[in-house]
Amino acid sequence: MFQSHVHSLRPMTSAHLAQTMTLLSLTSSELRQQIDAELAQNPALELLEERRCPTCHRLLTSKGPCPICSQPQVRGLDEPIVFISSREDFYTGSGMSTEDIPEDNLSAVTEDLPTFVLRQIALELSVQDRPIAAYLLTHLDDNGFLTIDTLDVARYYHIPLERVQNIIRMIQRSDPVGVGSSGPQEAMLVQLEVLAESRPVPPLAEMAIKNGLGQLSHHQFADLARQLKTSLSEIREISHFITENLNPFPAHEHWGDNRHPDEPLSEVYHQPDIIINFLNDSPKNPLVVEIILPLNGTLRVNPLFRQAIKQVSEEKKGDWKNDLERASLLVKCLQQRNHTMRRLMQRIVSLQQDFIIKGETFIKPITRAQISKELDVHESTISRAVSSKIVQLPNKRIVPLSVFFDRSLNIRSVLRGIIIQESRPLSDSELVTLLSEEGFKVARRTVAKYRAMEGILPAHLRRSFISAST
DNA sequence: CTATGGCACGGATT
DNA sequence: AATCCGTGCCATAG
Repeated sequence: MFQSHVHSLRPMTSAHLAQTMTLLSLTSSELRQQIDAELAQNPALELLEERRCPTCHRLLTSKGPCPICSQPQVRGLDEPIVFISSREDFYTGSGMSTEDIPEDNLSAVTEDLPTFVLRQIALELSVQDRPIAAYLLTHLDDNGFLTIDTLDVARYYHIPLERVQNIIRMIQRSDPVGVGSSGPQEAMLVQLEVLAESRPVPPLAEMAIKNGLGQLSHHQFADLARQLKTSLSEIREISHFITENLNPFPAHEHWGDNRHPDEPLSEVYHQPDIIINFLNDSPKNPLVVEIILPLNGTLRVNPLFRQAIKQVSEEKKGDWKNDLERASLLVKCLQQRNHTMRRLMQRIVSLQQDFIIKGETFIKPITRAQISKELDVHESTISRAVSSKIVQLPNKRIVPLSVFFDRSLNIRSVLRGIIIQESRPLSDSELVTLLSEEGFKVARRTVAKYRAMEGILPAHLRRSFISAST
């Protein structure tokens, strides 16, 4: 076993406890937002952009999972491997690289572009504006551009044009930055604007895009330089900057053509927080549990800040100390969260291995309370950790983490099996006896409920299936 | 009369 | 304390 040394208690303030709790209940993407926000406003916090493999602690150079751990030597055979990982392909932030789409992200992209965008902005939008945003988002083409006229939308909803434009503006500034624009030019202008908030951009870039997009794409630099009254080298720089940082087709970043065609439309879940898989997808290998952590690097308290605080003037010292406190608190809590999540998954996966590998029929009825006793934490801790988390199973199904605690899933699964097999439509009470023969004692009324859950019609409306066996 | 769905209650779970 | 789940009773449809 590994990492059990952390179990020894470290001092816990009440603030510590409280924040650990809230962090625990956050999903990966929410966590990222939280961290980003703190990172932006707290100078004491520092993100080392390096990527280390969380298991073997080796410095990673390329994207994707650790090359060493991905091809691991045999390690704890029955015990699943649980580790924390950062998935850049999930959380590319506002990065706009046009190339390197990781090859294994087909399982990651389970949300379509409109949903993905809407989720980001839904909270900022007023309730009345949400349907409008949704409407707009359903009219995106493959490039991520709007295919309808904003004026039409305004007329359709009987609202001022300005309001529609505001919504569009919000859409444009969310994740695939520039999505919802009318074309490449507008998209790039938005991207430029967003980029300018975090780093310096060439002063003439805006002009170049506005007036000389044609020349730029045809590499007629001299022509453009004359038009903008600037030097050729300046234009070269701008051109380089643009190709490097802007993407004329926002939707191509990760959504392009490789959608998931087979995924049933029944339930739309979001990007998983946890991925369970066999090594190399081969069922002979041990299970790997990957807990997604949306950071490309290590989060820590900036040591320089720690140094500098000693020399800062008295009146500012309070603020600085406060920042320092917050920063180290966050880091600690994050560690705590990771630790808890890892132990939780470790336990769940070893308890429910049959379910994960062989299917729903083999799920064991376990409760959160039971796990909390085994891990020696409070029930609510497990509750928070489980709720609103989403897991991807080896069979590529995306389900809530709470299915591991579904008491009736196995019975429902058996029930489904019976109904599919037997040729004559069976009444609920007949099903009760059949189920009891299988070892499940449930009331007739309950069977009806399970049927409903599985979307199976009542007996008299059911046409018997053609079955092979009598 | 049989088969089902609705409502609501009590115990378990969160 | 709030919520979920299995179940019993009753009304209704066939």
